[in-house]
Amino acid sequence: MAQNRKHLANAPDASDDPPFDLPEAVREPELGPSLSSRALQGAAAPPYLSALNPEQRQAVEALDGPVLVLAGAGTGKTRVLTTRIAHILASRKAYPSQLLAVTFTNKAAREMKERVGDLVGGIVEGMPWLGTFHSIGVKILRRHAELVGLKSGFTILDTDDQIRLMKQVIEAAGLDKDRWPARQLAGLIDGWKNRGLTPDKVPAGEAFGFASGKGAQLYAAYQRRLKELNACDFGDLLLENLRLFLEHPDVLADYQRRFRYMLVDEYQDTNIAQYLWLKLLAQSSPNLCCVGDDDQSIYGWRGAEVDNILRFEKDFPGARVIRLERNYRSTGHILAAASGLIAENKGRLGKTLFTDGHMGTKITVIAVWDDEEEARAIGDDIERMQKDGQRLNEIAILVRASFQMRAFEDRFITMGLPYRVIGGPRFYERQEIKDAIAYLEITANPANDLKFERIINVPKRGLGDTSVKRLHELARAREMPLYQAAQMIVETEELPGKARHSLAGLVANFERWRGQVGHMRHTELAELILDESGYTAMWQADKSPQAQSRLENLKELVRFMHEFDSLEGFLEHVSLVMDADQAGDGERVSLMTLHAAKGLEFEVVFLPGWEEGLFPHQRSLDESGQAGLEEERRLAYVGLTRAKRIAKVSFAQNRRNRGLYQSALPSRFVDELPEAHVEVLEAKLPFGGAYQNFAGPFGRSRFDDVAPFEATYETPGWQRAQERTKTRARDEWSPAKARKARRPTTIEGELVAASSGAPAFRPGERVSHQKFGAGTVADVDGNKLTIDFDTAGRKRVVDSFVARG
DNA sequence: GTTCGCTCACTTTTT
DNA sequence: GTGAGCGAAC
Repeated sequence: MAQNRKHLANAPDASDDPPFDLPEAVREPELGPSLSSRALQGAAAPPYLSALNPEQRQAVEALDGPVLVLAGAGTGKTRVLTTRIAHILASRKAYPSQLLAVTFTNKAAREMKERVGDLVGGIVEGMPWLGTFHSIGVKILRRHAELVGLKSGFTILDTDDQIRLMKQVIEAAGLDKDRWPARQLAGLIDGWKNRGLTPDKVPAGEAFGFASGKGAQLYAAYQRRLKELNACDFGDLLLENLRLFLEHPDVLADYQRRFRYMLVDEYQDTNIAQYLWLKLLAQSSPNLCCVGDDDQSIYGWRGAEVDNILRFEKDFPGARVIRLERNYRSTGHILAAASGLIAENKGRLGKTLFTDGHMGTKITVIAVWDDEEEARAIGDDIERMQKDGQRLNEIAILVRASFQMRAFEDRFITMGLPYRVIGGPRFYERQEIKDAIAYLEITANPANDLKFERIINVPKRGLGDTSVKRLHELARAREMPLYQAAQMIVETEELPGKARHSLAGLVANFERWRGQVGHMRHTELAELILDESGYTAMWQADKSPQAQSRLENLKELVRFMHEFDSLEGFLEHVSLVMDADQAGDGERVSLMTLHAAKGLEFEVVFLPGWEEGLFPHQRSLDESGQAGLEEERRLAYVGLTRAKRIAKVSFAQNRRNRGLYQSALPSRFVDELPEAHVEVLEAKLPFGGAYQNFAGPFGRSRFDDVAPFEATYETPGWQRAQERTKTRARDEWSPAKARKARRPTTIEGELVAASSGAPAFRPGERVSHQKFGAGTVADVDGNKLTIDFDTAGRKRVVDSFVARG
């Protein structure tokens, strides 16, 4: 390795991007084998290669021509990608700047950068074309912006801005904005852009769905507005690239020559626009290597086209397909269960994972009464494992939909079990962060109308719709940005005195702040702006429970800005990278959606909520039929294959969904698991107080009259799940009887809880909780308290964890 | 212009 | 059951 590093360090200056339009002959890296590489050739394979298994090695060494690496879950996909990059560089096939490596997320790009860096040393700094589709798209677009009707400094709209702009477009077209919501139009346009469709290419039939056929016109109008604002939305970053390439073959040819080797991560997630983009670039010298797994394609609903990966061999004639099937992550039973399940899917390229490791324990399936009991059972399970030395960081609960998380959070809070939610609302998506960024953005770039509109009346400064409308009229008439219009309008009598005064104040503030750019540290300036604008004060005055954490977030934002050396640098980063690392310290159980879990792995994985309608989700079936079902099944596959050692599936017979308590059938996926690898568990008796709903202080519950389950639950999965419960009961099993039998336990549980000596609390009392600290009791419901915590916000907790004072 | 209260919807989510 | 968003009343 050390040898290798040295060798690479001697390569031509990595950061030296060959001038773009240099003739081919000059740019050609005339790198005869260096002394060290010749020495290496005489030796055995470089160490980075010998660490690979034969298939991985094949995937790394097949450098020329199109290659599809079908990398099953846990087969070392990232290792192959990074080693391949290292190999290309080490064998001097290309300069770092001639490698194109695309990922979907910034996180993946970052990881790849790091891992390549580990392999080859700092040379990766010279890989300017390693990034997300979008970041690379921006880079290209900024170089040739004029060719597609933009200026190089164009701004990138986030979703909020996009919706705001679309609202304006809809209203400008004289349409009722309530009847035709901007959100829906945004969805349509996004979909078209994902498919590489410009307004003129939108199929007539589809455009008809919106505003009685005006869909495509609105799309066109929206695009015009974007150009006027010198702005792009995310979809444009690729779409405009396509246009650039198609309308300017010379530009395309330059990039084709430049990118000698191309690598694509998660190819199964590419949409049509991305596919077209790759296809154009790969046209002349298709050293294109795509890595992916058709079985893990779970983003069809946002435009990903599984077909891209299924068709690879046809799209790129002569393509080699290399399968990575040796799994290094999971035990035999887990792999077999996952493989058995996914085998139900029709449209697959097909691969079978195997492991040299142990069979391990079978995956388990358990039926629980309802979502509350599910959370309770899993919570208890985790506590037990924790006692046996299982680290919480290695435990995850993967749910289909985020509303399922609440039951777990409630339960874990009550238990005092530390957890973290992954993939919740992102840092940059929070209101306070977006507002703050809007202030910073306008300071740097006053022409950003949408950002200006965002904060013109935040905090409230008496500039309502009417004033904003005036501003718009003026800006339109003079064809100038809103900000400039504001500067102008305050010199006139157009606005009522109060509004005029406060707008003048705002403009004066921005002018002063802008004067400070470059004279003051950008972090200090940010603090100054947040302060002087009254934005911080607004949240300080807010007495809602989240206000405190919003202020924390603002501080965090400023802290984060330290990593950049200028305001502009920070803003450029922010516009693309809607992604900040969640500070995740300490031992915690992870709670996330199945989608968020892709690419992660845990020792222990809980898979709750395997019920028809929830998983597979009804909506997915309704909207996409068989394809939807298969995607849901892939989601199940992704979930199972996250587990290294233990996977536990559960389903509830009743679930509180939208305020409604409804009975549910076990998911068909439960029955599709191969029996040989599954152990059906009984729900433990006594039910740990699970039936509070039935035997609270009010005796019989409304659920007592629900029809007997036997009538409804006849699937093999259900029967299997019930089998042992039946034997246990030594009597003919019936839900009613079972419930009756359990009732005393429950009552006991209630009694124990009620008589545990916990003092009754009253609303308004000051209390403290071991986990959340001090707070004020807002409401008392039996032994459950609702408390407004000073820092943690409003939570429901059990009184036994609460002390006075 | 702001605030309150009603209605509606509610899978998954990156850039 | 809950939160967001919008319209009507202050």
